[in-house]
Amino acid sequence: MATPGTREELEQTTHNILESAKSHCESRGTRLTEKRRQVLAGLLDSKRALSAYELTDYCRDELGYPLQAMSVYRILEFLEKENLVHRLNLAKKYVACSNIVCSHEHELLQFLICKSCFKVEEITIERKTMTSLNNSVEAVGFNLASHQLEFNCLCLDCDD
Amino acid sequence: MATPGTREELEQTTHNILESAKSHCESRGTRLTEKRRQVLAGLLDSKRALSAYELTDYCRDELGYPLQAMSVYRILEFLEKENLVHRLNLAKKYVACSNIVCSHEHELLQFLICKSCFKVEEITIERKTMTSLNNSVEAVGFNLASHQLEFNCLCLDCDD
DNA sequence: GAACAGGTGTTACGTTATAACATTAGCGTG
DNA sequence: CACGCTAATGTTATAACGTAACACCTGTTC
Repeated sequence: MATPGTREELEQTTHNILESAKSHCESRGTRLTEKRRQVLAGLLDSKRALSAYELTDYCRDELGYPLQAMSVYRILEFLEKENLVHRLNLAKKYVACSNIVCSHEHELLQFLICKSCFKVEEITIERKTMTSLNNSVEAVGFNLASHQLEFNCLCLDCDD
Repeated sequence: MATPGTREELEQTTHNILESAKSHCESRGTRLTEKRRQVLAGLLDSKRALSAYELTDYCRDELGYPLQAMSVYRILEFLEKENLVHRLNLAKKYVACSNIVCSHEHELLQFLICKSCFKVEEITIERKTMTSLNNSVEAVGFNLASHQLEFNCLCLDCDD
């Protein structure tokens, strides 16, 4: 995966993603309003998971006007339904989908969350690992309710 | 695993576990005080994961006197250090260790949590599954911070 | 019994999340 | 355009989860 070098390229990327997100919503008959767009932009810019309240801070500080927590929660709920954002239950934070407006199977995502800096990587574990896991679970009479697995990790930067 | 049949046998089991827990603490130079014992008994009796606040309710209703949330949190912290209780981050609840005062490696536990009734099963996934998972994680520059994995599940009773 | 450590009580507060209701914006139809 | 509908947002209050700080008490040791 090529990582963009300059700040300009980075912003271009964020901008492009937001455009894609917009058309994605339009094609589904929903609207990526200005506020929804800004919350998504906040998550994209931060490049890590943010809590709903951190996003209200972002709006106050970066956009110059307040967006109350209630609104942020509603917007995050919308973005999650649109598959533009993932809610991370372990960290109680939210992250922009790394492969936004993607066609891959969202139900098979695994998240690595750095518990120190909240950087997030999405990985796909091997199918046979998943199968093996499923078997262990079903053997004791349970079924996985979500295939979105979350792992508390430390990234190399934070793992001293 | 033989499941006890009558209520009497069940209580006997709980009683025995509490006795084991007491000697376990004594051998470590810590004290399983009456309140700590009662919180542990609450978790054992409920046979499912409870939140700290549910445990304060339990004390008020079952024991006839209040134990404030702050105290419950402190007691749970103690019990967790003694390996008598596990904290489930996904569910934000606590569960008595199924294999109390056990010698197995606590750092390799996996928890299946029914998201409906909060019944909990502890499983051990195959070593090669864990290895494979570890490899996927390290491949993207992360390290698992905890080998206590938690899976959102539905148990057979709740999975309609 | 003085000193100390561990345990508990009490109050306050921080963080995460949702309920309930009011208001506004956008959009189609007569 | 006016009307009415639905979606979106504003506003307030409160629930649920969790911790900080300090006071007090209790058991042990010297």
